[in-house]
Amino acid sequence: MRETARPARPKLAVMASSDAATGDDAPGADTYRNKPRRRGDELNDAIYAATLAELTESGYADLTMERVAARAKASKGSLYRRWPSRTELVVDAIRSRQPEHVVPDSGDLRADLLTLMGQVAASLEGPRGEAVRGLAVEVTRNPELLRTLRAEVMDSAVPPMLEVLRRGAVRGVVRPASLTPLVAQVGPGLIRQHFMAYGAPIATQFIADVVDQVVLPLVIAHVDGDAPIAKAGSAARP
Amino acid sequence: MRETARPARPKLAVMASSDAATGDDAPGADTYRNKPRRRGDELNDAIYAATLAELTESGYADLTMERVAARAKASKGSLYRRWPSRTELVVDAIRSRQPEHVVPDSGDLRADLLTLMGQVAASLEGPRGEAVRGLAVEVTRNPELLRTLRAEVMDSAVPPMLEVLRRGAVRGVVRPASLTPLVAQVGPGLIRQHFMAYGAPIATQFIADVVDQVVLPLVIAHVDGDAPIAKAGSAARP
DNA sequence: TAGATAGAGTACGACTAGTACTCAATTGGA
DNA sequence: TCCAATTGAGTACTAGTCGTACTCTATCTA
Repeated sequence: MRETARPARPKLAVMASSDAATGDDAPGADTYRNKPRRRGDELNDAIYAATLAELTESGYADLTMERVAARAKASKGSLYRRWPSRTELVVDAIRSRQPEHVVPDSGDLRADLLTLMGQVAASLEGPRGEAVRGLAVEVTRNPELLRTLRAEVMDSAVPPMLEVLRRGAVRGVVRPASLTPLVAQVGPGLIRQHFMAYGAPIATQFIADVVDQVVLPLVIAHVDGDAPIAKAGSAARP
Repeated sequence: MRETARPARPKLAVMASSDAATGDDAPGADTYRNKPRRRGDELNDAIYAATLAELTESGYADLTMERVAARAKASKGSLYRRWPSRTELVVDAIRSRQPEHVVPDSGDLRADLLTLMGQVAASLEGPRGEAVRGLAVEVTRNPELLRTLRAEVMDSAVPPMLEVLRRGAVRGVVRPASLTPLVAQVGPGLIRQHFMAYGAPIATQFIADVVDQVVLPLVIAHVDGDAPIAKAGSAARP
């Protein structure tokens, strides 16, 4: 985006007719501009709130800067002074309300996995999920966004997941070989797939199925040894 | 709709005043309209080809009906007579070039899984992947599309996957309990996640990791009930 | 061969993206 | 305390797309 800067041609006085409009409605004092104005964080928050509301109501595809501005009772200029485009605005709006993943530690692997997968599912419901859907399409135009999205959405569940698995490994119920980022992505990935394919909300039964049919069978320690498999060349068997 | 107005600079001269041009270059007969016209399938194919080319070149976000029409040397009217919107056009264009999943049957589970996951990865490269990305954003406005996308993209890999697993189960290397649609989605889901997060092409090493770290450990049969079996159904064969 | 169908080209109204400019209200520094 | 700089609100403008409609004509069909 934003390449041909096209340095302004010789512009002359363009605004001609605004005098008449402002002149006739208020003879003396308070026109529409006389209200106290929001600034800084207050205005920022109002814009974020409007953005998220638009996401929720209309979805990313129908979210326009004009409508966000109108809803926030701000001007387009104020939006463009802060964000170069819709994409960045939405990213920041989402980030401003980012739900933290809290690593559960109940001592019960299955319960912890259910909790964590539930958090992943919850994070996709509401405006955040809409944004994820919508921003996917922008990625082609904006490779930088791909990195952001990856960090914010895909990778954010990995450390908590690995921590849960690590604690399970310490207790001996998780096989250590499963402590890899890829394995940690399996559960969250299935949740996200399901969201993409079926939308929100994500049924708790589905979350339970993911845990019981996939994640647990994949990571659980087996009686005689570590990995359930001796694949090609790997397996330095202790 | 209103995915409008990209700051796109590739201006296509649509509204040229062609009267002058046609008026002076041809006094009597053949104007610009005199060329033979394509119809039916021939025109359809040209439009599909133009759509896929636009997808590949510019991505879904920058794909406009005007550009597709120009590229196909067709008129917007011809496009709108066939498809009510960009969404349907792209869906049909993708469908017209749908790669069939071929169920591999080498007798070697790991090899078959690698082949099948490779097919899933391949299907996301090129215009099809672009379309999947782009259509995700339309889903909110068009719930019908969600069902289509699910069938075309998500579910299409499940039957071949189940078939590969079923054959493995017959050979005794796959535990029968893993023959569920959810388990069958794990591998393809990870591939799609990776595509969404990293784009195309998808490294063969990643595909191998999915198979070796996730799919095989998940489905492989264990000695007694749940205990791991000694070997996978792969590497032992010459 | 005449009528029906459909493609090409064009025009148009409605809408949004961004930019730019005016004017007023805060803010912050001297 | 006062004034200059900053910034929000409102507006206008250009460029570009959407979707529809209308004309003209090539091709198909009865």
